[in-house]
Order: sequence, then C-alpha cells, then structure tokens
Amino acid sequence: MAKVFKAFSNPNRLELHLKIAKNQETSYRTGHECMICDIAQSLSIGPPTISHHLKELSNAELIFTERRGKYLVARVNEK
Amino acid sequence: MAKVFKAFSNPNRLELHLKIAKNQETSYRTGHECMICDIAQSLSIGPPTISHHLKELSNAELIFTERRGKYLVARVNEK
DNA sequence: ACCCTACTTCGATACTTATCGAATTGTAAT
DNA sequence: ATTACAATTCGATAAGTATCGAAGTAGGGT
Repeated sequence: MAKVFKAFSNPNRLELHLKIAKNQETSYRTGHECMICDIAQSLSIGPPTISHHLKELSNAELIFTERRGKYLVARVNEK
Repeated sequence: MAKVFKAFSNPNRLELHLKIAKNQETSYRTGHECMICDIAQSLSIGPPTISHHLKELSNAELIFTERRGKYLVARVNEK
C-alpha cells in the first residue's frame, strides 16, 4: 500500500504517469499507443532519469512496459 | 498532490495515520479523543520518530494536532 | 557498413529521510 | 519540591533517492 504512495511521491514520476495515462486515452481514437519518446521532451528531466522512474512505476505495478521495435510503449495498470 | 502521496509513502507514517483515524472513529462512542500515547506503544518506533512523523502528517495537512494538558490529541483532516 | 534515434546501464554526487539515544520541556500528581 | 509521564528537540548515522554525464546496447533507415 505504502509502495504505491511512494511511487507517486515524486513530482516528475507522478507527471510521467499522468502523461502516460492521458496519452493512452487519446490513443483509443488515434490507434497508436503511448511511446515514451513522445512524452519524454515534455518532461524536465533527462533520459536516464526517465528510465529510472519508469522502472519504479513498473516495479510498483502501476504501469506495464513493452518494447515495440525501436520504441518503448507503456500502458497504465487500470487498478 | 505529490506531497500527500509522499506523506503516506512511509509504512510507519501510514500506519500512524490509520490508527489515528480508527481511534478517532471509536471515540464517537467513548467520547474521548485520540491521545497519541494510546497508540504509541503499538507502533514499532520510538517517541522521537513518532514526533517526527506527526510533524510530517501535520505539514501535509493530513492531520491536526492539539495539546490537551499532558497529552497530545490528533484528528484527521476529513478531506 | 554506417549513422541516427531510443533507451539503458553505470558510476558519481548531492540531497533527503528514517531512525536512534540523550537531553530537554511541559504538565500533572504526590 | 520531587517524581513521573508525554512529547519535543538536537545531533548523529545509515540508508535511500533524484539527478546527471558518459558510455553502452539495440533497432531502423540510408
């Protein structure tokens, strides 16, 4: 329980999660999924840090990630 | 927003908050409020750490504290 | 084969945090 | 006044975290 709160306790990580969720929502229409590189520029942190935060979110099972060719796609855990 | 998540991100702090909430709920019947010393023994941390966590919870406005004579009473912020 | 883009891994650094023991303050009871 | 209890403050310490730059891996395009 505290694990989930902890995963959301960092502003950048929370924002990352929100953007994945938002991007995922619009993809119902557009048809393509949430590529990390599409939202990466809008964050104020570098690639290594993004990678780190993605791992934390995955670890808390708040998102699932999957490599699609060159890209990484992410979707949120609906619970 | 992340501030609230952060405040709940520590297991002991989360437990402390839950116990305050629970104790407060039963006090509707018994009539007396939640004294910190009543729940302190059931936590696995010492007084200084409890004091620290109380300050964090207060700071995030998740609880309000008030000194009642020798004791400290706490109640949760209902939002 | 070579480059470009996307992401990851690996230190390193600076900062924050959880926790404690010891000492202190505040309050009440004897 | 002395004692006893509740809570806080003050270091100190150990552990965790966010972030970066540099180097590495992997895939696709030319």
